[in-house]
Amino acid sequence: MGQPLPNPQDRRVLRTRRALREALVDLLAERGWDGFTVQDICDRADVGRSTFYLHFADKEELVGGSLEDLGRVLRAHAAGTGRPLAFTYGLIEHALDQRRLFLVVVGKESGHVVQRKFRAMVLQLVGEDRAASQPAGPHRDAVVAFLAGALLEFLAWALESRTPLTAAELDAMFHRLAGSLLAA
Amino acid sequence: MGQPLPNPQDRRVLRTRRALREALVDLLAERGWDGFTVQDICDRADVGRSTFYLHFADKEELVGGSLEDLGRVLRAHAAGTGRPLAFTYGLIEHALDQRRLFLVVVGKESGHVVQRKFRAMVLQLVGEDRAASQPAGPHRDAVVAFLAGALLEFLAWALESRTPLTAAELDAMFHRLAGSLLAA
DNA sequence: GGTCATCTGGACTCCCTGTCCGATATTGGA
DNA sequence: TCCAATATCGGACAGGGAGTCCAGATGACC
Repeated sequence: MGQPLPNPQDRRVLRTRRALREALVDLLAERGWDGFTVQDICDRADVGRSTFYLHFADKEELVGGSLEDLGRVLRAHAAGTGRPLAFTYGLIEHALDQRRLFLVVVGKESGHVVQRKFRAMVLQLVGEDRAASQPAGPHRDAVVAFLAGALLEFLAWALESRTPLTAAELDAMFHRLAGSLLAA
Repeated sequence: MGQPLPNPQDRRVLRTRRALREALVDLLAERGWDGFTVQDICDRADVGRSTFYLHFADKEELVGGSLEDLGRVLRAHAAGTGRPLAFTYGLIEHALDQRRLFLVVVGKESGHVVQRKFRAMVLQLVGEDRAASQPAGPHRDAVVAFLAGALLEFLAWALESRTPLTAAELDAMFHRLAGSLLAA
C-alpha cells in the first residue's frame, strides 16, 4: 500500500495493468462481482498474485478507471446537441452492446441481498399498481421500471439530503413528478 | 443445511430467531452489509454460532422475512384508496423513520463497488444536464434523482427483457416517459 | 552490457465460513 | 413432578481467500 507505486511508463507495468483490467471485465461479465477471487483475475491475466498487490489494493481499486472512461466518452458524444439528457443514447447503445457486463451492474442480480430484495419489492408494488391502470405489455413494463427506479432514487435523495420535508410533502412531490405517467 | 429444521413452535426457537433478526437489523443500520460477520450477529444476539447455522444457511437467509413483512404492511395500508401508487406514502414514512437502515439499502454507499460507481456516474451526468436547464435547489436535486433512478431501472428493464427495440427507439421511449420533466 | 525496477512464486498469518461433536439446558408432554 | 426429546452451547476442525513479505529470476531502459 504505502510502497512506491510502479512507474506507469514502464512497458511491463502497462502490460500487467491492462491484462488485469481485461481479466476483471471478463470475469465480471461472466460471474458477477462475487463470482471470482483475486487469484482468478491473476490466473486469467497470467500475472502473479503478489504482482497484483503491487498495483492495486483490492478488486475494488481495479474497477476504477474503466467507468471514468465511459463517462468521458458519453459526455463527448453528447456535447453540443442541446437536447436534454443527450447522453442517454450513447449509454443505452453501449449497454445493449455489452449486455452481460451491464446486467451485472444494473440487473436484477446486481448488488447485495438487501438491495436486491428491496428493489424487487418496490418493482412488485409498482407493478401491482400499474396492472390495475394500464394494459399489459412491454410498454407497461417499461413504465413500471421507470417509476420504480425513480422512486428508489427519489427515496435515496430524500434520506441523504436530510430534507426537512415531511413524508406527506415528499409523497406529494413524488406524485407530482410522476405526473402524466400516472394518469394514463 | 439438509438437516431437519428446528420446530418453529418451540419457545427457544422463537427466542433465538427473534434475537438473531434484531441483531441483524441493528448491525445492518450500524455498519452496512459488509461491516459485520456471522460471529458479530451471534455475539449481539447472545446466541452460539453453531446455533445460527441450525436455523439459517447464511447472513442472506436471515434477511428474508423482514422485507416481506414490510411489503404486506404497505399493501394493507394502501388498499382501497384508489389512488395511484398509494403505497409510496407508507414507504416514505417508514424510510424517514428508519433513516440509517434505509440508507444502507438505497443510499449512495449501498451495493457493490461497480453499482456504486456506475450509479454515481449516471447521477453526475443527469445532474450536469439539469444544471443547464433548471435553477439550483432541492427541487432540482429531486428531479435529478428521479430521472437518474428512472434511467437506471429503465436500462435494467431493457436488458433483462431482451427487448427487440433499438437503442434509438429505447432512447426515444425514455425521453417520452421523462416527458414534462425535461421541458421545465 | 550494466543497473535498476518489476515480476515471480512460494510461504506465512489472519480471519471468516460452514460443519460436526459431546455436553448441557430447556421444553412440552406423560 | 419427572422424563424424553430437542435446542443450545462452545470448542475444534478443515477449507479458502485476503493481504504481506522475501529472495531470486526476468526484463526494461540508458
